[in-house]
Amino acid sequence: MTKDPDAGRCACSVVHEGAVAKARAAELPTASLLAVSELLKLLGDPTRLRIVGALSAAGELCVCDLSAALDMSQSAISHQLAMLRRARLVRYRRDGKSAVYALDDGHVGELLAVATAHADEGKE
Amino acid sequence: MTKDPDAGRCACSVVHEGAVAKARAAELPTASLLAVSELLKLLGDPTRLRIVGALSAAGELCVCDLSAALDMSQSAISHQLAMLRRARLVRYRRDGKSAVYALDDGHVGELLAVATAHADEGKE
DNA sequence: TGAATATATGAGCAAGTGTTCATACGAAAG
DNA sequence: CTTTCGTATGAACACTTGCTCATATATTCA
Repeated sequence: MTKDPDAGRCACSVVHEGAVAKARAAELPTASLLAVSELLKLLGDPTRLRIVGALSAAGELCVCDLSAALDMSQSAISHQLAMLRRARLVRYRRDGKSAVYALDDGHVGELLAVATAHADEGKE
Repeated sequence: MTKDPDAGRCACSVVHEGAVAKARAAELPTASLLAVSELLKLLGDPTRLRIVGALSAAGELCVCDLSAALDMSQSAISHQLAMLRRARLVRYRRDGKSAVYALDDGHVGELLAVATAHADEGKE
């Protein structure tokens, strides 16, 4: 036993046990926690947020459209779209040579609306 | 002119101009965009998400409580709390030797609820 | 005052992230 | 078939991030 499992944990003795128990009981299962945090992390990047916003406003856009609208390289857009696709936040469909993307459902827009309202409001 | 400003942008010619114009018009101002993405990024980390969840469930917790509830080092918790504090997502108050933290307002809980609903629902 | 406790914070490091560059893939046109 | 266009993707890179460790600050108690 070279490692103390409580190393650095909490050397204090005045823990509010009731509150801690309540917090522990309310914890999300790990899988849900990771799912939520990954969703928020994906939206917590300016480029991906702009992509989602553009799709929300325009409905459908091909990679080329997004590249033009955001003034970013096709490669950068495509990489980010791949992440959003893997997380099922966007869906896509091929139209000839183009790949046309759209938001997968309304939840993303709703989340965006709540977050924007918070950011616009509380902070001056 | 050693640099082409359109380098890598979009070599295609079939841009859907109407849709692109719509996307451009709907874009958030840069400051708002960054504020929203930073908010979401802060919540897009498992540790900070657990902290926010614990505070949401227990109301108020000191650093020591959080360290015990999440089974993480005091230093790690304190660092993350500093970030949440700078973003005004939590407020704190000193109570003797303890620093008692709580969520700053209801928006965070609301955001968390929407995100959790999305993550729990659509994806199996 | 001095010791002990609870928290804050700077430095350092391993791991992760977003972009560019080069290139491969897929569909349509010649 | 080959070429061209739109898109996808792997590698490499600078930059960021979340942790640990050590230490500083602040508050209470002897």
